[in-house]
Amino acid sequence: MSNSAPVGVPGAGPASTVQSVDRAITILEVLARTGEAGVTELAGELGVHKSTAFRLVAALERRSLVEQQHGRGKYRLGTGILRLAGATTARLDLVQESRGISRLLAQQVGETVNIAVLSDGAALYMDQVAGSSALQPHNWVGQRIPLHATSNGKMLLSGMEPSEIDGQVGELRRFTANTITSLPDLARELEEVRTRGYAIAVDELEIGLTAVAAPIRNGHGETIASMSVSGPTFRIDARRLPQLAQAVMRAAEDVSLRLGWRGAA
Amino acid sequence: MSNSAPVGVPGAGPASTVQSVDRAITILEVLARTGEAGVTELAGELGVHKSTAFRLVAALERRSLVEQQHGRGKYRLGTGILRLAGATTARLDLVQESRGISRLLAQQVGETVNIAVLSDGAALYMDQVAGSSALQPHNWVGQRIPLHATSNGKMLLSGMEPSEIDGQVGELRRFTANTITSLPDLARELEEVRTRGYAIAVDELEIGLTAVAAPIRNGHGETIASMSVSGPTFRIDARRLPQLAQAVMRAAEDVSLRLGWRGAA
DNA sequence: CAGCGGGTTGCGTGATACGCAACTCGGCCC
DNA sequence: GGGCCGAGTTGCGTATCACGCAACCCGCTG
Repeated sequence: MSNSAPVGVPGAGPASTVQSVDRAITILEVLARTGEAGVTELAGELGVHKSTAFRLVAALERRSLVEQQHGRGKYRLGTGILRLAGATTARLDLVQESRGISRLLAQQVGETVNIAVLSDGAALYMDQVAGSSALQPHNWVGQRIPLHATSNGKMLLSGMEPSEIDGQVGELRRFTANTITSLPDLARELEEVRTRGYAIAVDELEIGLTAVAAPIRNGHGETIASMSVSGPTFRIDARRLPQLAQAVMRAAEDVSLRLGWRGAA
Repeated sequence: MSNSAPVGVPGAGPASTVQSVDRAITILEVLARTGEAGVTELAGELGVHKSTAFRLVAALERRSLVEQQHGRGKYRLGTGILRLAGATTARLDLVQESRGISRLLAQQVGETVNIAVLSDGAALYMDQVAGSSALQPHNWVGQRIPLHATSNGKMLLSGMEPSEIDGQVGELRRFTANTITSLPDLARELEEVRTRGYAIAVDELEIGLTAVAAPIRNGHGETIASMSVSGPTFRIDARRLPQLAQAVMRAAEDVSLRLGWRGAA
């Protein structure tokens, strides 16, 4: 609705692709964004004829990547997506290796633990372990969260070249009074993250939400993911923060070691 | 490797699709199955030229549905899949409505709770809530499990026409001495499930694993999903089973009510 | 250093996916 | 109740686009 650009991938050039595949993927992403859509609506979104959109959707439906409501009607994402996603995480070393450690950490500190990676200008949750059974965070694996307003996001950004950062974050949207909204401020913050070894976000995405994140590195020493502990600000105060940071850093390092990281260079 | 059929979807006819989209999806499924594969390998799998496979993979990569290992090399499923999956579950009424109820049930009985739907001849886990923090089930959302050897699977099968069942289950693979491997036996078992209102599987998929499942229905009274409680057989004995069954049935009915089900016809 | 195996790219052609238009079907308004 | 409208679906002919070919690049191995 608010979106206007109808086709193509944002950053990349208009270079060669397989047109119909690209369109099919666009359909999937539109459905991910809107929840459900009809053939005509989809055709409008990608600027093709109804029949073309229909055939694409039909191809996707045949493999159950999308489903139509009840015989006739609108389409939504289907179970095939979940099958693929299951295979994705099952195969991903990162999730495999981190799961047990995350669970221990969550139990130890009693807060929610998340693992996130960079994905097209956002932090993408790969795994989540709930802490105290009390209130459950509404976020879930697969959700994308802004880079500049979260501890995970800042952690991931801190591993990149300053020149790249600009392109990744886009507009620095304000969520709360504490959100960092200027590029120089962000650069300064990231510098601090680098020297300190962990990232913090207090009331920056949401009032009352605090998080601490530490880097997960692969065998080459690159920061490939971020592990965070998050919870209500009233429970994670200034006194407790440093000790949480230590715990997350230790846990993240454990994961890094399992991924082939040999320790600080 | 063991697979031979190179193209197409098993059940459906060879009718019209968008060829390149279909091939692209096949690539995703091959990657889901094998974990990773190179261009040449993929080309072999779907019987096309290297360059064709490459272009398809490139199209998928541009949208991060697949990623290549490190610049050069093999391909695996990418984060884009997870993004889509996140949107899928976030939008699915079923998961939305069931989550809280599952959690309560898990807490109440201290065992793991699963929600599964039918997806191309297998039960597909849509959601999972761990019970006692002790041993964690290794399965995960997105995993596919056989229909004839699980409580969820039998529950889902029991909602179908007998004529359809044959096509869904395929070969009745044996997992343990208790696995049902003949079609007549299965039919008998399903009949029992229907009259009893819940399904059981004791040591049928794995020795030491017991589960009980109840139906989740939509507004039209169709069984669209199954909710199960599962745990080690030594903890779920013959005495405890009936009371667990009652608990699952009540929980599943709660979910059904939220989905518009008006109670038994 | 040469050979090999795998990924990548330019090119011409024919299969194929596209747009068009007609059809079906359900819902709504009159 | 009938006719209109809008949305999904299908057959057809054609221009496009995706395919196969072959050459190329590159890292690895012997």
